[in-house]
Amino acid sequence: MSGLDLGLNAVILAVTEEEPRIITVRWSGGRLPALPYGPLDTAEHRTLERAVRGWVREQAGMELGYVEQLYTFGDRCRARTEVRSVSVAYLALVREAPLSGRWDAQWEACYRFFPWEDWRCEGPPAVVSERIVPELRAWVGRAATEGERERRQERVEIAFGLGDAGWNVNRVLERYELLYEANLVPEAELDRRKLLGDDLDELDGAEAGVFVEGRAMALDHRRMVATALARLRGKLTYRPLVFELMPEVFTLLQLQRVVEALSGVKLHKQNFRRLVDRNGLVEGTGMLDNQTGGRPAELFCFRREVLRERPAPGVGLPGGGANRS
Amino acid sequence: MSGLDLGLNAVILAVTEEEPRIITVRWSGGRLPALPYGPLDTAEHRTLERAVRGWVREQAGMELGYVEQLYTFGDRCRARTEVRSVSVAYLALVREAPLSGRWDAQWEACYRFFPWEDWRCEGPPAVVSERIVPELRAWVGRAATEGERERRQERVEIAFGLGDAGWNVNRVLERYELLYEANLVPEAELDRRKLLGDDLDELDGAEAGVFVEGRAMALDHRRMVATALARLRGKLTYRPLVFELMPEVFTLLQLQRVVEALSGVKLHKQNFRRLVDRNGLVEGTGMLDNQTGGRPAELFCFRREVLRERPAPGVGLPGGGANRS
DNA sequence: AGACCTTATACTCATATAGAGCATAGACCA
DNA sequence: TGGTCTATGCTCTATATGAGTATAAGGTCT
Repeated sequence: MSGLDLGLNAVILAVTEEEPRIITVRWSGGRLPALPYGPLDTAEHRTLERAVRGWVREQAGMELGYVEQLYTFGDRCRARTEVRSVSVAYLALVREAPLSGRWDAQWEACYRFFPWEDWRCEGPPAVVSERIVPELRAWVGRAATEGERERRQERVEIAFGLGDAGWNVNRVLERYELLYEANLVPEAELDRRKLLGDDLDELDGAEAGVFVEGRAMALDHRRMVATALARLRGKLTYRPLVFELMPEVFTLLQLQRVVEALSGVKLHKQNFRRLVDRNGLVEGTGMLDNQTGGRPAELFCFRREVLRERPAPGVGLPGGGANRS
Repeated sequence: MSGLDLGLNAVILAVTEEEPRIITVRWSGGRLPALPYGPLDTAEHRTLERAVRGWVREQAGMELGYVEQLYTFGDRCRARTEVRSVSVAYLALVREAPLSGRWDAQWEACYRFFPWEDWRCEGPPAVVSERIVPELRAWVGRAATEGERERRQERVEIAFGLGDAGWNVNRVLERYELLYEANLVPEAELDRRKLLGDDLDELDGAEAGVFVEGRAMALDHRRMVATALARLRGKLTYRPLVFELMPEVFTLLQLQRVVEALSGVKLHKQNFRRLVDRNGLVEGTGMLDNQTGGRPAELFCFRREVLRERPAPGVGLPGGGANRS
């Protein structure tokens, strides 16, 4: 072994003002936003999850609610030195709170990093149809062999929904990885040259390739966020995860807006209510919210018993759950 | 840091004679069957997945097909020394082949480790209704506080389908973890005492608690297999994973038997054929198999184009996909 | 007050899908 | 020739989904 470094990253996510946001920190090694990072304190923490909760508590004074392990990243290219760097990424869902503590941290809207994932304004975002699809088609065309061309073509069609299947909200990671392989995100070039974010300006030359819209992050952190978003969108339909992001009580429209924010697509209001109602996900509190701008809406809360009643309680996305990760 | 050891484990799975089987090895540290283990060779392998493929190739002369990362296990209790032991577990799907190479390895039927997961013989297996449920109810009763009792009760009902939701084939991991916490599997006791499998006999006394049927594995390897089975069952419904386990051509009944073997439940034959047919998962080859014992069956093969056509092509389980992980 | 905006909520209808079962087809065997 | 097997086609019903219409209940503006 030429050395190994094992750490933990956290994608801490909240939804405020109808936008999914994550906590980013300024990373010592570069200008690019990064994910919070902490060590695995082998002596202190009994489990990896406790380690994450521990250093988030210490560094940010923040108590995490729902936490789940996402994936372990250990590609050699993620390291900038000879030491092999392996990181276990975690997803945490919280209700947004002001950031304090010793962190130089801030909340940033998820879709600044993934503008192509936000389809809430009817139809494909411009970046998909005008930039990504043409660039990827060109990349398909650049394949060296016929077989490789075929494989690239299939991947592009599946990931960006060009076939009959249409846009699948859950394929966040596949889309990012495709852009990475096609050299359409700066991280691809930085990795290849073992550069840090500070050197990003150097890349603006023509030889470095063109990059599609969407902010880069340090190392493979954008891949981690893509993994998180994919997991979250996938689980939304069969686990009552949304409620981790909601206040105690909420109106059905508020709930819908959060689901839309996460999945990146608009939902049919009446059907959404029918679904959460019929599945017994929520129960009315009798209280009314008259800050809605129209007829006052009833305030609901999560109905915990649904867990025993239904095998897979979730909020359902268009595609009728066919939108699987 | 008091020392860290990072390794890779593989759950290598095949289905033969209608039984899911995994490769187990004799582990130096004890009598208990273990999962194949290999190091992350930091110098040689570019990615963790390549490392797994690499040492499986070297040690077993076996080329892995489908490989995916499962989970990273790093609980302190998994280590038997002061060194923190972290392992990234991978799932690999193969068509069973005779084992060669330097391994003292063998194929073992999955359900020997998880007898409660095999519901193919109509209704709950005896071990569930006669052993597990009563023991877990007792464990619920032993809770120290009312709140804890409530939580335990809810978990048991959800995991073993005692509520309205019924048996959910995907909750393999939750079930194993419950048995572990309730001290109904030997691993719980071994971990607590930092013992190896060789010391298992010592535990047969009354004080160690009773253990339900199902063979133990070394360290947390049974937990890894549970994770693998849960992931596999979950993905079956929305990814054409089964075909990784099938020969080039197969009859629809063969396909159904493999799905049943993996999910642990019987399927309705006509509906199963309708599903794979209507979803375009397979296409007929025109060839016939007349070894079926009745009318000859057409031989089918996987229809790759389905990936472009459908957002989530899979084989569907009872519960209509409500059987989500 | 009444027109008109907003959002909330109740229904309707067509279509797709899932669960269950019936019926016929085509092989082999006694 | 009849029995037994598996394969395969078809029906019927309950439920879920996608999309739209209609009504209710607040506010604001004139």
